[in-house]
Amino acid sequence: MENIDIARMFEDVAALLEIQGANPFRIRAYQNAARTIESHTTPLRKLVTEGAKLTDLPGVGKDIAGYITELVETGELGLFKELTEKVPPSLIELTRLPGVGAKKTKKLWEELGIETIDGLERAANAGEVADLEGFGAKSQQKILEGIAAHRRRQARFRISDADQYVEPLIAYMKEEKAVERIEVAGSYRRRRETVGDIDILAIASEPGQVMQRFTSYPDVSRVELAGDTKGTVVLRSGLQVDLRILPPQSYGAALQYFTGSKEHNVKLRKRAVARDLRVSEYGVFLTGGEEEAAAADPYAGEFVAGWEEGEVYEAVELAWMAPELREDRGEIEAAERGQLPDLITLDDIRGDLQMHSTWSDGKHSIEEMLDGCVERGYEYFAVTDHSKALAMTGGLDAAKLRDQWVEIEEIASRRPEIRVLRSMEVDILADGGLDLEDEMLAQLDVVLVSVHSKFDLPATKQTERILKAIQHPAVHILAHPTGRLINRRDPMEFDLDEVLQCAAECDVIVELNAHPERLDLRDTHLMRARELGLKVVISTDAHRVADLGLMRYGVDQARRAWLGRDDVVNTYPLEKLLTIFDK
DNA sequence: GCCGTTTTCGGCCCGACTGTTTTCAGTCG
Repeated sequence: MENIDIARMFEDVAALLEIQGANPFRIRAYQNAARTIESHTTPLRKLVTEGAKLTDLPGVGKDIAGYITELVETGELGLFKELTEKVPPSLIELTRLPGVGAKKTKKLWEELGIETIDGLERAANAGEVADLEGFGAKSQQKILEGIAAHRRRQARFRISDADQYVEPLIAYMKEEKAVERIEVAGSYRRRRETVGDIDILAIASEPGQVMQRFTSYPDVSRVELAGDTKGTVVLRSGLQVDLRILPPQSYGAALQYFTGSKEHNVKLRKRAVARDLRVSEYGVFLTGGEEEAAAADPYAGEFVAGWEEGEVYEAVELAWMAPELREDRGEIEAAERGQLPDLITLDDIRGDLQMHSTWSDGKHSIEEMLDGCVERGYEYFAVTDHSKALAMTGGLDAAKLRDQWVEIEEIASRRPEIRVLRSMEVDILADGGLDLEDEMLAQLDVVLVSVHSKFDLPATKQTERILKAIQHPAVHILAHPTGRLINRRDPMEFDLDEVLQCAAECDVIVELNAHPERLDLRDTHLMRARELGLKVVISTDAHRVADLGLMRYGVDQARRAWLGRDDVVNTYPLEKLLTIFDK
């Protein structure tokens, strides 16, 4: 029972309560708890075993703490069973269809006996939905479209894929003269590893022209809505894009508002309320306790701030903070204490410690990779071709590795402007052994180990396997520790926390693999690693020169994990780096 | 259901758009 499973269970409980028309604040309590749990860095099952006080977690009180314990100890939740005796659990999925919430789900179920998406589709096709009070022909059509979209919906878009859609769209929008400023907000600006949709914010004196331009974008497959200030389109790729248009004095407030996260904003607004302020996308206003006025006029009250984002934070007595931090993981409290982290930036990176060459499955030679690293201003890089167990990649055995060292020696003698580190991405074998002789390992400047096979071992075996590997005295770095591929392969089942603790004891560095398909470790894992005092290396795992540019995705992820320069070893100058590898 | 530099009770963030509405509910972010 991982944190994510516990969080899902509470989300489902919230959905079931909502369908039953329970107290909205009770519903929110479960949603809040789910959120806390999902992003908590320590596995709750450990806290339960250790008898820690779960009620110390924000949003977790006596009841929910009890439910967590029950879930961890029995794997089940009595409350969920009780709820599903009254409401079929398949209705939860219905509430997740666009345009269908709890109320409509309830109505569909009670009036038409609909319990599943298939059942809803049949009823809609038969025209039964349109006859229901509160529904109509358009709702029915929307539901059918929603079902179709739900079926073909791919998972969320990887951030690197979103980049490919967003950059040309923004360039296109900027050609419209009425656009005074334009910015992408939302999870894209927070640089999450995946995004569900894209939130764009534009400042314009002539909103109509801007909306017109937006909905006419050639890559738009359909326009979902197009009002005066708010529009939604779906691109051919299926990526949804929202546009909000606001006046100039609201630019900062709107950027703050639409960057989110939602949870961060909720907390910010509570702070505002405590100061008799109202924060909305239009600005920060002095309320004077007249809430009704605001409902009629979003500009009611004295305008205090809004032109720039920093003003909004200033109005609630906080320092501006990087979007990557805005997940309500303690950043507001840190800002309160004046202790916001000094985040790593791309400019801090001095080298790249995982890449492949034509010696194994890379597309470019060592020297071509060297040129790419020099171009990026690096001081050093490691050549980390695969070991022999990965036959399909042309992995190297001891003899070939020696040959490679000869080539490295020769290149290094001609190219003193950068240090080439002798390395290898050594496979962790099924029994936890390493795929290279000790005598060879000892001669490498830096040793990476990683799992590339038998991802489906039972969790305890998998954990033992990795623990054994990182306890080998020659090992410096555990590469892509969980093995996940975003949207393609789940992380391996093993006890990551135990591995991290062991790595801390053995002075093993954990990798943040910057490849946007991996981003492994993920942000919450990295936060945990930092708590344990571990060092991190951000590496691109480049297989061609262009891949060296993926470093930015790793840095984004590191920033989301609150990492600073000191936490990341490839920000260190060469000398300092080498002392770490000399263990 | 959670929470507390006013509080153990009474609050809990704010606004836009759509569709089916004759004045607003539901949904979404």
